Amino acid sequence: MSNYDRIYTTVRQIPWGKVATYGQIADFSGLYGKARLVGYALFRVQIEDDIPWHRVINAQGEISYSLQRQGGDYLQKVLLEEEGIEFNKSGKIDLNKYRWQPNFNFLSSNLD
DNA sequence: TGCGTGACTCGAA
DNA sequence: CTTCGAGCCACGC
Repeated sequence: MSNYDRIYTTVRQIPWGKVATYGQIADFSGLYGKARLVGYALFRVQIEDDIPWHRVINAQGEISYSLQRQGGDYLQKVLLEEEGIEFNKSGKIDLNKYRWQPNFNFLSSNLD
């Protein structure tokens, strides 16, 4: 199983209405300290891949904007708002309120 | 085979 | 608050 496969598997566990940071995904995928890989992996995700990529945001509680995303970053904000997630004046999400907390069963099976 | 290119994070100054 | 360095994968040409 490649690192990217592990990342995708973890991202698919994020429930509706919750978000996770790149660092969290890396940690839960057995890739501690490699948050950057998560960004690299999500860059390659396609709509038909059935991966809730929009639920992954950066550690500051913001969407990572980039010219390379061709508007996909804006779509991310729309999708999150459709799940009831709120953005404050600075465009930030309250991680204390929306951060995903994976359960023990998932972690132990995913980090085997 | 080598090189360029990407959705990151954290601590230190 | 801002900037900087280090960490260091996968893919296409």
